[in-house]
Amino acid sequence: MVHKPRSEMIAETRAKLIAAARRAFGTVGYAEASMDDFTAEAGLTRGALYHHFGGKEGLLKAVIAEIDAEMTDRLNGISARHSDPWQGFVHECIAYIEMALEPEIQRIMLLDGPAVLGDPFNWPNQTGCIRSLTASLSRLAREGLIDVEDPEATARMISGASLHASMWIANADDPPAASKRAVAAFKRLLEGLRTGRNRD
Amino acid sequence: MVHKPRSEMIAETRAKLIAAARRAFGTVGYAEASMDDFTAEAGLTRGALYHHFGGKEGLLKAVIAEIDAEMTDRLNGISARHSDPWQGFVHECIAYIEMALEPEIQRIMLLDGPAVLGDPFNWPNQTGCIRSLTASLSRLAREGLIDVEDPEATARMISGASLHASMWIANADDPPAASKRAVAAFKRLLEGLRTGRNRD
DNA sequence: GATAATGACATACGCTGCGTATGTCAACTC
DNA sequence: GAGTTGACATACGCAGCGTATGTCATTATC
Repeated sequence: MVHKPRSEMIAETRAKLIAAARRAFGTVGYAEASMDDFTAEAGLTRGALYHHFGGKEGLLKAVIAEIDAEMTDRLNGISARHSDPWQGFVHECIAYIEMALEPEIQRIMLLDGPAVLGDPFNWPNQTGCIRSLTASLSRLAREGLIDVEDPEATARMISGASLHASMWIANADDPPAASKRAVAAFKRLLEGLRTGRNRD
Repeated sequence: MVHKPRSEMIAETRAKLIAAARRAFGTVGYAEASMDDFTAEAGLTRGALYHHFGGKEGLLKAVIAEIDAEMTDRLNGISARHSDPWQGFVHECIAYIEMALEPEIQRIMLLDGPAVLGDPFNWPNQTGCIRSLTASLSRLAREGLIDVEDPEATARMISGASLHASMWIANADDPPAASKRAVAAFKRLLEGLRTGRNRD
């Protein structure tokens, strides 16, 4: 039996580590995840982890990069699916809220990530989601659909509101009900940005 | 030399522990704060900590309760200082942003707190700040100044936006400039909630 | 006012988890 | 095919946490 080339083996090892860590971080949380445990789960040891990622934090960064890439993809897909720019934007925002409801995303991206790595806006990737929002807002402003002077700043506000909405929903006694309320309030907030007073 | 009554000694011990922990949590962060270190700094040992607070988490809760009480006080003071309800509300929100700029508050209340204890909305205290915002919004809605159906949900959005604004400012290359932009964008967001279209 | 009982802490111990230093063995180089 | 690189595993030491235990002063009881 012939072996795969080395580069493939390495990629596989890295992928296995990231997958195992992602599962561990996403369930028990970063602090509680034992490196010995989840590396063993991947059929490896801490040696491999330190070799490839430099430590627990490095691996967290890799996990976050992976998740963020997936999130950005999903967001872009959604806004592309709508021909009406305003509706596309609204649905993009709502999708943002819904994604943040997933336990893995909430735990890793919203709770542990910021606590361990600091402000997400300074991560090289998480910027992906914000960029997506900023681009949408800029476009809407250019087309005169909204009255916003500073799309980037506004994108950050909206992102913050979305994330908090998600936290609320996820931890509510009745998540579906909370979701309805949150989305309604959120839409109201967005409506306030539109030019003119005609709403649909 | 006569001794103080026991109850006073206890209160003093608890206060010393909380103060030391608050300093440690606020600077190096919760995870990096060594219980041995900061209890020693308070002239005590881990024994006292476990006795009074049950563990590191219990002490964090106590620290958070203290900080949250201070924050709520400050917020209430600010909104009370304005006769115009709308202006009072706006300034309350801006104060919220500014408070979240303080490193101690950011580290403990916004980063480590949620990561260790989960969603802040479920903390018995942090609700204080939200309640304050909710009450202000309800009043504005009752007086017909804003067009908001669900003050509580809206308060959560606004709170989220504020917090994120703070994170942005605190980590920006040029914090004063970011602050200007954030406050402007934030005001714009709030303006969108008002009834009618006349702004000042 | 002597004794007992409570409780506020300190001390001591073991365990877990992390980081590093070192070892080993397979894969590429020439 | 001998040497070199590098991908991992193993081994070791240390810090930090939780608990079990000890000690001593304060309060309660008579």
